[in-house]
Amino acid sequence: MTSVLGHITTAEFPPEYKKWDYPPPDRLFDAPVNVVVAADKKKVAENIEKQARYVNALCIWTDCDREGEHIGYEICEAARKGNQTLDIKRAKFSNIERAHIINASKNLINLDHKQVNAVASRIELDLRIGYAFTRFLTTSLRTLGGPFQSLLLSYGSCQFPTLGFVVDRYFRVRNFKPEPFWGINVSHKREGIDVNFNWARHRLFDRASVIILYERCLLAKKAKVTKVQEKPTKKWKPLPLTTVELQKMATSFLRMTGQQAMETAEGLYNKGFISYPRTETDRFDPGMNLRALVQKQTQSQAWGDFAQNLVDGGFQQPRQGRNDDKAHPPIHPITFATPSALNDQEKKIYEFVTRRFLACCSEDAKGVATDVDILYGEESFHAHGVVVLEQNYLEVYVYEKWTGSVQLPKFTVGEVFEPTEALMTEGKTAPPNYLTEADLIALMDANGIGTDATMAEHIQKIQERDYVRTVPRTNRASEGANDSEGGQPARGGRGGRPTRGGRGGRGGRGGGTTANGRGGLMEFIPTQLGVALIEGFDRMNFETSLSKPYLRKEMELKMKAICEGRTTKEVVLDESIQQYRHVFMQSQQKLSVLKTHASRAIGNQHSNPTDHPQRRATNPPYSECAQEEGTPIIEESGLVGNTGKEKEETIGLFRKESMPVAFVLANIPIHVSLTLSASTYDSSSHAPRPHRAPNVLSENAPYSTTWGNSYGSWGAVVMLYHSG
DNA sequence: GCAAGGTC
Repeated sequence: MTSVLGHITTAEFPPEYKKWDYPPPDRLFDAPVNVVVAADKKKVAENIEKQARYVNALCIWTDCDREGEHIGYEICEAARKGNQTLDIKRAKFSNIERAHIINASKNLINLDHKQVNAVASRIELDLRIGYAFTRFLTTSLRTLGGPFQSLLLSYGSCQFPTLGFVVDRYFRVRNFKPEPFWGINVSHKREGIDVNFNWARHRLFDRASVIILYERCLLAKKAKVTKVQEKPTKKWKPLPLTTVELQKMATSFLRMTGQQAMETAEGLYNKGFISYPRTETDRFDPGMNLRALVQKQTQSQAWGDFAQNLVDGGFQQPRQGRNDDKAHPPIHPITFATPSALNDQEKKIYEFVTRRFLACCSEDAKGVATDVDILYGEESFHAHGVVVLEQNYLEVYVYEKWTGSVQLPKFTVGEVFEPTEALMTEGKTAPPNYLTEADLIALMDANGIGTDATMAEHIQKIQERDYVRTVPRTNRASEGANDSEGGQPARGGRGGRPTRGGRGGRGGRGGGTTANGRGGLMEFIPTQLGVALIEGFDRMNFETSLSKPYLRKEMELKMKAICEGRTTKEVVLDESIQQYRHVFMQSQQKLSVLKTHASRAIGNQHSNPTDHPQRRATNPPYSECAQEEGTPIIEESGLVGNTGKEKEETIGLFRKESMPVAFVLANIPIHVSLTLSASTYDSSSHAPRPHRAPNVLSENAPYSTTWGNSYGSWGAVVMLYHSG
C-alpha cells in the first residue's frame, strides 16, 4: 500500500513555446501539449513505478469523482512503466466505514476512461486558453506604457467570470435609479402590543392611487377581521456542511476570508480533528455512526451539555441534502479537540464545524405562527406573528436566530375595530449591496465556476492581479443612494420579500441570520483595471463573452457529455479550440477597443472606478433582465440560481401588469413557464417557502415566455405586482 | 511571468 498526493502529471507546452512573444500566442491553440510528471511529483511517480515491479496486481483507491478518476489513470501510467503486465483495478467507495470498504474491495471495477478523458479535455483547454489569452493580454497592453509595462494580466476560465460577477454587481449598484413608492401602514395597539398590519398591495409606485386608497380606508373608519389562523411552524435545522457553505459562513460570521477558512480547516483535518474539508456532499451515509461522534463532544465546556442531551435521546438523523460527490462525507468533527490545542482561527472553525454538526443531529426549532387578515375599507392588511416554543438546534447553532417572534394579541374573525393608527408611508427603492465574499462564492457555486477546493483561490487570484479590492462595508445611506423602505412598516419574519435589491447576504430574509450591523464585513469592488478588462472584452467579443460564466458552464456540460458517452474528447477539444480561437482572433482585430478601455484605467489606477453610466446598454449583465422595448419594468433583480441545486432566487420583481413576452439575457433561449406565485428563500433551511404575494395576478395568467440566460441552468421565482 | 485541478 502506498499513496500519491493529488495529480502526478501536469500538461505543458514544449520548450520552444516558452517565450511570450514568439511563437505568437495564437499558436498555443494548436501547439503540442506534453503531459509530463510534475517537477514536485518525480519521487511519487518513481515510487509507483518501482513498487509496480514487485507485484502483479494494482488496486486504485483514489477519490471517486472525475478528477480522482484521472489521478487513477496517472497512477496507471506510472505503474505500467515499471510493469507492463500489471493487472489494474479500481475500488469504488464513498466513505471509509469498515463494511463499505470491505464491500468495495470485493467488487473491484475498471477505471472509467470516459471520465478520464473528460478531465483530460479540461486540462488541455484550460492550459491553451489560459496561456494564450494571458500572453496576448499582457503583451498587447504593455504598449500602453505606464503601469501596463510591468503588469501581469492573466486570463483564466474561472478568474475572469469571477471578476465579471464583481464588476456586474458594481455597476448594478452604481447605475441604480431609486424610484419612489408609497404605501399604507395600519397599526393597532391591543393588550399592550403594537400590531403592525402590512398592506396586501405592499406598495405602489403611483402616489395619487395610494392617496385615493388611503382616503377610502380613513373614510371606512373601522376595520373588520376576516381571517385568524394559528398553526404550528418550524425553522429547519441546517443541512450537513459542505465546503461552499463552510466558506460562506466563515466569511459572513467568523471574520475570515474563504482562503483562511480553508487553510484553517485543512490544518484541523491534518491534525485529525475534523473530516476532509473539501466536499460537496450534504448528506450523511445512513450507515455512519453519528451518535458516536456526538458522544465525543460531551466533554466540551461549551456544547457538552447539548451533546449529552442528544446522546440521552435527543438525537435525530440529519436532513439529507441533494448533493453527493461520492467521494467525501459532509464536513464533521472526528474527535474532540481541547480548546488549548488550537489557535484562535482553528478554534473558530472547529467550533463552527462542531456546532453545525450537533445542530444537524438535533431537532428543528418549533413555534406557532399567527396570521390575522383585516379588511379596512376595501383594502386588505395582514399581520403575522411567530412565537418560538422550542429552540432545539438553535441552542447550539448560535449563528442563527429565529427572530420575528412577535406575539400577536387575540383577534376574532368578524370582529370590528378602529385601528389605532393608519399612515400613508413613502419610500424609495434601494440598490443592492456590493458583493461580499459569501455572495461571490454563492454565485460561483451556482454557476459552476471553480470547485469546492479552488473557489477561494480564484477570489484570491483576482485580488493579487489587482482586478478587485475589498473594502469594509459602510452604510451607504449617507451617500443618498439610500434607502429604503422609508416609512414602510418593518417586515415580519414571513414577509421577507427581497425588496431591497439582490441583497446577497440574505440579510433580513428568513429572519435572523442577518449580517447587518456587524463590523468587519468586507465588500468586493473592482479596480479600474478590472473594469477595463471586463468592459473591453465585452465590447470586443459579441457572441461569446469571456467575462460571463457561460463558457465555463459549457465546458462543464461538455465534460458531462463525454462522461455519458454522448461525445468524445477529440470532438470536444476540436470544437472548443475552434471556438476559442475565433474569440481570440476577434480580440486581436478589435484590440483597439480593449486598449481604449484600458488606457482609461491609467493614471488613477488606484482609485475606485468612476461612473460608466452607459455601460453595456446593448449587452445586459449576466443576471440582469432587459426589457425588449418600453420603459424598464425591472425594479431589481437578484442572483441567478440553479434549480438542480435547490436554489431559488428571485431574479426579478415586476410591477406592471402587462409584461412583454420576451426577455433577452444572452444567447441561449430557455423556455419556461412563469408561475405567478412568489416565494421567499430561507437561506438557513434551504427550503423554498411558498408564499402567495397578496396581489399577485391570477395564477393561470398566460405568461409563458422565453427567457435566455448565459448558463443553461437557472431557477427563477418571478414576482408580479400590479402598479395599481 | 501565464490556467485549473489535485494535494500537503
